[in-house]
Amino acid sequence: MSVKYTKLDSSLVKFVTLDRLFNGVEDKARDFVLASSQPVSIKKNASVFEKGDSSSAMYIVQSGRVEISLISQLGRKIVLNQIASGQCFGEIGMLDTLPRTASAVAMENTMLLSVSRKVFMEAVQKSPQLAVNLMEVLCERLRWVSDSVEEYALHSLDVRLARRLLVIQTKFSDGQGYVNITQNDLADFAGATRESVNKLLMLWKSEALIAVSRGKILVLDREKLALIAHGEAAG
Amino acid sequence: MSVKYTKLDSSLVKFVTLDRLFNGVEDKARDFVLASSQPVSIKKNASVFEKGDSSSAMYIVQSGRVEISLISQLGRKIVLNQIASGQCFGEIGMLDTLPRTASAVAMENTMLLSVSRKVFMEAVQKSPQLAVNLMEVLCERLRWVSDSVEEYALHSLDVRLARRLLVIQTKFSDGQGYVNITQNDLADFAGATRESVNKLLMLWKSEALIAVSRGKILVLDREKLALIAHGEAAG
DNA sequence: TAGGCTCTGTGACATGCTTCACATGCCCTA
DNA sequence: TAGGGCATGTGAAGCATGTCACAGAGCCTA
Repeated sequence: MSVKYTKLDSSLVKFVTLDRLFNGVEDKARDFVLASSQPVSIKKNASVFEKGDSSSAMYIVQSGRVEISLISQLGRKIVLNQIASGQCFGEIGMLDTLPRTASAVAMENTMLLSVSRKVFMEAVQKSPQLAVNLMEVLCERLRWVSDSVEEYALHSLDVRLARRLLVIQTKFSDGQGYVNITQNDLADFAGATRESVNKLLMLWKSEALIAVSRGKILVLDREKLALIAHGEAAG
Repeated sequence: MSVKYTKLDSSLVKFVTLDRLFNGVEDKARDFVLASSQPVSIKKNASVFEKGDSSSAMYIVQSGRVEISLISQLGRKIVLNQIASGQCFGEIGMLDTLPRTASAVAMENTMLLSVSRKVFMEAVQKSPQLAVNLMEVLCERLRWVSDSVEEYALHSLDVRLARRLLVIQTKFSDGQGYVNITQNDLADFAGATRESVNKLLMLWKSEALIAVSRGKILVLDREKLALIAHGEAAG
């Protein structure tokens, strides 16, 4: 509910990376969606939508980064996912029009393309392949979330943290392999407190698996970290 | 891989409850799917598929009950979902043909209808609405699994257990409201040990929220249980 | 360059759940 | 109808994390 939408020059639409969604889809359906959708600008730390909001659109990230998270009554937050440029989010609400299952916040100044339910459904009638493609996105999402359940229910913090470090390095590291993230945000992502995360990071630093500096982490030994991530860590 | 399929008289197909999947779908597409899919019989405690198996079909439950679960290296099991008659499962593997994300085991003697990827995709070309309907199923699944993440990451055992009791009573109770489930299975469903679950059940029994007997649980006070389930429990 | 912020490092203590160990009770079937 | 095997009930002890309380360190900007 705290969104400030800003209309932008629609020429920006051309930058959108939609390969996956429009793979094998007839041009007329693709053009219809692009022509009927609206560019949206979100400032860093601004909310796109919040859990419980009513929903009728999905978003495609043109540039920037969006965090999908849940917050408990007591203010504890866990980050479900981080959406990189070229990916979409909010499909669930668009498809079933039920309240949002999670909140979305821009982690940087971000450009989105908003695709409404109405537009999407019309496009599906023009090209069923579009529905098949979105189903594949939903499947990927389901696999990711199922993995999260497994991690939270069956694995301890060292496994979760190792996995998160590997994921965010793959997805968001800069040229030198550094990941820009505070230990606080990393803790939210791994579903733990900053203190617990810090103690594990110090342990791994002492074993030369990672390097740590203010707001940054560098993975030095992906292999050993992957062993921990698979739950096969020795002492 | 431990499946024993048994071909059955295809007249059984008529009993399948497929309202949701075929809602608004042209008859020709519906008939095509039903005529091209195979009835399958699974004995109690037999596996339909296991996590990691290759996959190319989804299943619709005609009668019986199927448990979807994850098992850790150390043998700890958590139950993700229980599929009742009329519902489907295994759609993810059918759609993306990647390895199964979880295992499926029949909890009773169960009749399934197996719908292959090939058949489904052909039917979608005949009727795009079929894809839209399956997307709604996927959305429901995603909402369920997202809720699970929230529960495991943010809520303690009393909340999870209360929610599970309410769900299984709604979905599977007999005429008198009793749910047939052992405390062991309930523990797997709530993601905890039998001992922890037993201690909570004894507490709630002493407060007259539930009644307990061997292999059965009866919910006496849904309202108070719902309060606990919402995390608003007082001492 | 001083002051105030956020981020980091770390110990003491609390706690929720698991693990282990064992007793009891119900059901089935030999 | 006796005996074996599940299912249930319960306490003691252990352990992973959370909670709390601070101290120091980098960064920004007045």
